[in-house]
Amino acid sequence: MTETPHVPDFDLDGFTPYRLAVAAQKLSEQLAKQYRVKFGISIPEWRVLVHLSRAAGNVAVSVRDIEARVAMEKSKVSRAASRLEENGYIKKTVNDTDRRLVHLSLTDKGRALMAELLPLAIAFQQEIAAQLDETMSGFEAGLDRLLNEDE
Amino acid sequence: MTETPHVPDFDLDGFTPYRLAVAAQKLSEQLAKQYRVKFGISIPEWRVLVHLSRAAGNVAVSVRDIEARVAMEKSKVSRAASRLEENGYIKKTVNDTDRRLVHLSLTDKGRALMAELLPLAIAFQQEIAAQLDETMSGFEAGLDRLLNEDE
DNA sequence: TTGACCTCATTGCAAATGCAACGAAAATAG
DNA sequence: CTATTTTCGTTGCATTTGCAATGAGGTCAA
Repeated sequence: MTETPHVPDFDLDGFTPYRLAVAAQKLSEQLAKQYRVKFGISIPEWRVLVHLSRAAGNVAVSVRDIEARVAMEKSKVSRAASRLEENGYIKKTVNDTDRRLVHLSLTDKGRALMAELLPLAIAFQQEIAAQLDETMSGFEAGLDRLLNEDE
Repeated sequence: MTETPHVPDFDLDGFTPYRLAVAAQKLSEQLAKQYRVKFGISIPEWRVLVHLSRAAGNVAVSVRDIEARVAMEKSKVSRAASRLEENGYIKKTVNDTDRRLVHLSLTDKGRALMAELLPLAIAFQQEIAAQLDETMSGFEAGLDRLLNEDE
């Protein structure tokens, strides 16, 4: 006897994409806030930095590499890299063997920044692990499924 | 013997906030694409619609209610609602007892839209459930933890 | 070697976003 | 009853975003 005739019942709170989006936003904001206020770094910048720091072993890292690895549009990567370069955290050099590629690498200042940032991230990860507690492994297993399933 | 002295090891792929963000983006885009191309509806608009459709039992729903329930800024809600009104999916009426409040409700056209949209969402949820399979309950349990933990 | 395609990164532009400020209305204090 | 404070929704503005277009460089075939 409601006035919604053909509309199926649907509960947003039980809708996995929605739950996931809200949880992701919550965690991202919590962490992003920390490095935004302390270092003026945005999320795209953070992702670029982390990837560069990971690749410090020194595989050449191009914008395209990061785009693929880090799930961000190339224009986003490009702009983040430009801001980071302006602030002296990374430098861009043209790859000699293929001059279309821009090789990105951390400067000393960038490495110093990461030495401060990464412990924050590690601590945050531990908080999350504590929060998830015994649900952690199941949660991560599900996440793996969602991330690896192609398409 | 690497050239990164004080920088801790850190693997972005093992970082839960990152994994969560990527998974959320992936799922959201998959679904959003469907109703964007078919109906020209954006994610914020979708969320408003779903909430209105849920509340169809007819609790008065204001912008503020949706802001709180749906994890979106009020300006985002407000603009989504305006677009929906322009397109005839919802109507806004001033609440008589408190004239600051704007009461949002689905029009017939809006209900007809939801009758088409919701089955898509339900089917998508089933796909996800199939993908998660036996990891589903563990995954959702973890998600609950992350969503409910206050601050 | 030349010309037709492809790839990489940047940029222009329109749209979306976050935040602060605003005006209107209600609640509260005095 | 007036004055202050709070709440609600919208809007202005600067920034960010996504997408398409661009230009520069590379590849490949004829």
